[in-house]
Amino acid sequence: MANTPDTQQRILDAASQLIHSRSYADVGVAAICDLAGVQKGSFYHFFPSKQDLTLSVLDGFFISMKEALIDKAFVADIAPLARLERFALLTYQFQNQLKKDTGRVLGCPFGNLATELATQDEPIRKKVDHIFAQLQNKIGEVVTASVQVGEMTGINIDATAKAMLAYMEGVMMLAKTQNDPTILRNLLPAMAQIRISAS
Amino acid sequence: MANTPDTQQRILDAASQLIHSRSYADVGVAAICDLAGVQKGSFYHFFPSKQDLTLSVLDGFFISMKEALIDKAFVADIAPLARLERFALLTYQFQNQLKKDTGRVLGCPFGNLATELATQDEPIRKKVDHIFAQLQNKIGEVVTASVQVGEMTGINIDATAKAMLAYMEGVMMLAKTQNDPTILRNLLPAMAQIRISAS
DNA sequence: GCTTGACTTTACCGACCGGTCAACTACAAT
DNA sequence: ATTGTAGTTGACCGGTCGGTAAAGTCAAGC
Repeated sequence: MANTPDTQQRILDAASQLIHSRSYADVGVAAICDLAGVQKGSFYHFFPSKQDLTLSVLDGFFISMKEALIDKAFVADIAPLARLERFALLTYQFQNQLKKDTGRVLGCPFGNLATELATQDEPIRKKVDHIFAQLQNKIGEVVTASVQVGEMTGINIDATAKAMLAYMEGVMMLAKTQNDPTILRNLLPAMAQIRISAS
Repeated sequence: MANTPDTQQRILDAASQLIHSRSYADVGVAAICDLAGVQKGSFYHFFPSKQDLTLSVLDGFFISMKEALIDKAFVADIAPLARLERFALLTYQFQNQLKKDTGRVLGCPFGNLATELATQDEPIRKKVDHIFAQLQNKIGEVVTASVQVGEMTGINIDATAKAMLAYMEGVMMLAKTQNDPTILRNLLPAMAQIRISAS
């Protein structure tokens, strides 16, 4: 295989792409190996199982998302609510690019895997749950800042952050179902307007 | 098989239960036949394919949802916004009962199938898309009524209804991921507060 | 130059997948 | 009594699934 520049990473990249654009169950180990240009034996040299690979894939997705969306949107030099709107815009642009590349709105990789496997694969469910908690926490920091500058008042910060995350996931799901990225452009910015009042 | 009280319906019931609690890919025809107490040949006497069965299952889910939630919540003798809150409460109670029965928050059967199959199975994607459109329409009628009685002003009715639907689906997804129905109780009522302002 | 061990290749495993088929049963119409 | 037909049965199909294992390659360390 020529020089084999990091076989493990090629497997991870191939799996990320295939699982995001199809589903966990529909993507077999053989298909991942084909795309990565690797034999099945090599696959199992690096990953003990398809499930374990998927856990690593989820880690990679989170790192990518943090770099491409969170770190670029949640910056201190704009107002908190504007950060959420910027996050919405970047998310739209990201999914729009995916649609141009693959012909499909692929939706959120975390939501996709959670929906498919939450009732069947406990390790994957836990991993996605943990990622959602981190996402909610990042949003919560922005909401907290928003309360501090007086943009929001009388809200339950944790519940509001969770509701914003839920709204984002729901909009992604509708956009995927309709295969229409403009839904993201039109609806996602409203996540900055969601509020759950303090109990 | 004794008197075989409507084999076709038993297949539909078994498939509905299994697909909702697991996933499309994870539930095989053999498992459906086992639960229904039917041989595989009988299955294919009534349904040309697993895909076709699933389309019928989706129809059944929509009828059930309409009877159990929509028709019970969207009644004219309470204020429009209160109808949405009632819808949220009934949805919580429904999922809470499912959790008691199965040990799991199963989420929305439409959202589950859309997320799993939207990029892979066009007939199923279209069917779910159509069901979402009907759901959005039902919500839109309530939003329209809400505007007419002056509860909401200056909003984009279609976009608001779609945002409410998205929020509901997102909250269901989070509740499924955390396997915690109280998320539905705490967050779902806020769907009545979502607004997308007129452009 | 030999050993070691990470990495790769290839053939293979049993289980299960969705789907097919020919034979059979039960019953209604003739 | 015979035929037509809806429904049912259970064996069977080729293909694919995730995963295993034995053999081989190759470069670094001694």
